[in-house]
Amino acid sequence: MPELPEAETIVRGLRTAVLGEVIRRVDVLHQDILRQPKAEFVRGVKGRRIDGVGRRGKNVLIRLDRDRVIAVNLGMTGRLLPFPTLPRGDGRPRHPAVRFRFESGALLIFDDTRRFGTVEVFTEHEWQGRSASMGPEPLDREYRARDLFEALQRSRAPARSWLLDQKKIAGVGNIYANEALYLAGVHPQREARQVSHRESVALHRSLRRVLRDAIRAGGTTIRDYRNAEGGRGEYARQLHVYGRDGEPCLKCRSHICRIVFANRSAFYCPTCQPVPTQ
DNA sequence: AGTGTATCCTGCAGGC
DNA sequence: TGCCTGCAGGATACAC
Repeated sequence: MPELPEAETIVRGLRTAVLGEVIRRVDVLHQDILRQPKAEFVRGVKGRRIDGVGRRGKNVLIRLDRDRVIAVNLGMTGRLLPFPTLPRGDGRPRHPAVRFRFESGALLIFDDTRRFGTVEVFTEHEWQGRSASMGPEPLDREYRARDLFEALQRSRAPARSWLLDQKKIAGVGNIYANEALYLAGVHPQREARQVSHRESVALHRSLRRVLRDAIRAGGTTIRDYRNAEGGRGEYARQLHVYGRDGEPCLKCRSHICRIVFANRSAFYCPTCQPVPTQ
């Protein structure tokens, strides 16, 4: 579910809601969400103040005082929802996994239907180590088309698999990988190292454009994604290929195709994104 | 070393 | 109505 634009939208909404809050107590309702023993997690966060909210790839980072950072990976259905008081009745999250309760009485709830998400506390140093194993941020000013081209050259993976690999590039998921490939005219199964320099420039441009436009639209809600206010993202209306199999290509009216590889659906236009030449 | 596949989990839509 | 199958925005342990 949430990719870079969704995580970014959540971060922006969360910042105002939780900055300065002090964590008084933590309820772990689903321990499988944690990537460390519950006691260790609780010890790492309890009593600390939230000093910042940021993002790395698809991860939401909640920075605490005294050298701790909570990294939240939202998985497919994860939500981070702040509440002024413990929610009751209809507005209550249906699959709360971790509840942070603040000194002020307010709360932050990590809710995750499928529980593919993770919540983990690190020291800043530990987090830097984790972050270093991830690829560059595609929206960074310093991230150039040449970087993308050179990295693509080193891989035989299909272009879409390459884009989904967080170690290669951070924050790109299935929706935006397919969208960017379409706009660049690159077939999702093209071998990464076969992507030309010219195509790399187009892909670099389309990736950044798609991610930026999606942030501007508040992300893409297909079904589950909600921002920190519980609202939907509006980028679904701007999708060119994702989820549009059988519908006409917006450029050439060919039927959009859907194929499955690496256990994920890929969408492309057979005319605008020519099939890889064996 | 680098890639593809199966798997974790719940819910929903569509076919019969 | 109910049962079944397939599908879903992610990440990763494993086999090759």
